[in-house]
Amino acid sequence: MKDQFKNHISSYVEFNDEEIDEIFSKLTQKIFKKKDYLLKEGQVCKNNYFIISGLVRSFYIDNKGNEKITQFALENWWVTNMESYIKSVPSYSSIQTIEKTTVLIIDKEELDKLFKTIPKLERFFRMITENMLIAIQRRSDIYLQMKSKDRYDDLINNFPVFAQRVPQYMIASYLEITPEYLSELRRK
Amino acid sequence: MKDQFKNHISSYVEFNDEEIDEIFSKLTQKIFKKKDYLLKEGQVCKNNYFIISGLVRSFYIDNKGNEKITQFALENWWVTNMESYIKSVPSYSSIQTIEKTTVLIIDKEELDKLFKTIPKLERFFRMITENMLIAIQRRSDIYLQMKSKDRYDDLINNFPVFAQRVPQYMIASYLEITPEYLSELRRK
DNA sequence: CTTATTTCTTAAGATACCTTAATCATTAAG
DNA sequence: CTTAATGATTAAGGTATCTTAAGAAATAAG
Repeated sequence: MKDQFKNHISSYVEFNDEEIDEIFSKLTQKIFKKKDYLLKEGQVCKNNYFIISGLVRSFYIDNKGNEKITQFALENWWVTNMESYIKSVPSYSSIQTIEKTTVLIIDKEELDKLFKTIPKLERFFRMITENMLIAIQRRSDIYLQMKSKDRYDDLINNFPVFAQRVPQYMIASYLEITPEYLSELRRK
Repeated sequence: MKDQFKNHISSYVEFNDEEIDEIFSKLTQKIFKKKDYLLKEGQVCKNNYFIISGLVRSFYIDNKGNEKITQFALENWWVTNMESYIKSVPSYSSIQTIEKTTVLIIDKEELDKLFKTIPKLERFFRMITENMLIAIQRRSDIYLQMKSKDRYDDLINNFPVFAQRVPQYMIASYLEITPEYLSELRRK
């Protein structure tokens, strides 16, 4: 588990063993059961979560009372509500597990302290953030103009694992279509 | 103009005068005429642009040959194609001025060097990137589920300046609707 | 001022996607 | 094993938005 984390951050920035140890000492491991919440709407998100194993979703409740899934995240991904985490404001979205999930938790205050003792870590998180931005930008740019069918095909091609591990109606929510219509699309 | 830049970065991280001078010495000022390109599709984007005055748009050409506007940017905003800039791959989008625009240009290689001599600058760009991420995430999360009319109202309320300085058909493109339909919505 | 170019509006018919509601299939619980 | 709960499909009718095409209005160019 420590190896998994070490491999992950080392793929972006090189750290020596002491640095790894120091960073690792600030992390807390936690296991969430299926359907547990890492973050609930209305809370201020004080943590960034690194997923060791399992699968989670971010979602919010729209003005009609429907859940809107905005993100899935699995092994080796970081997940948080960026706006809540950065600005220390209540989160409009929740983060909930879809499967039993093991995470490493870093507290924002601890991380900010670490940035001062290990400046390279700041680089790591800048890079992670840039990559998130790229991914979200692509989704945002392209998904809005795509027809539902194309979004579905795109998802299936790029993340086949989701189709296997996530219920259809959640996929539909993520693609911004009704489960009924997704069902119709799949028939074709 | 130097003051404008100094005020901007100082609102995130404090720099002393020597630091400001060093950063500023790496910036190039450039004036683009209306409809000039800061970046053309297919090029690798090697710069990050800070807008002193004016207005630009990012857009790409979809598979039907239509321009899709994904972003506007004006005074005191940073603009680049993040994916192209970070990964040094050809950009799928272009950046073009809508008005005569003055920018400060920072070259990626120069910036990476500066990160080493002025580590605080890395913090500044991490923060900028986080804020971009938050903004794009909000747009991405919420716009996809909104009806066109709501997206339009949202834009007008939050960025009235765009309605004044950007042609209607570009607003339509940004909102992912046809100019004809936007026209119909406005009638109401 | 006059013409050309760009931008905006209107309307009719077509299509993508939604709503509701009912039924079927699968998994979890007693 | 039986029932309850959850997830997936099907169908009918409705609405949002697009397509095409044409003309009006505004701005730029000669």
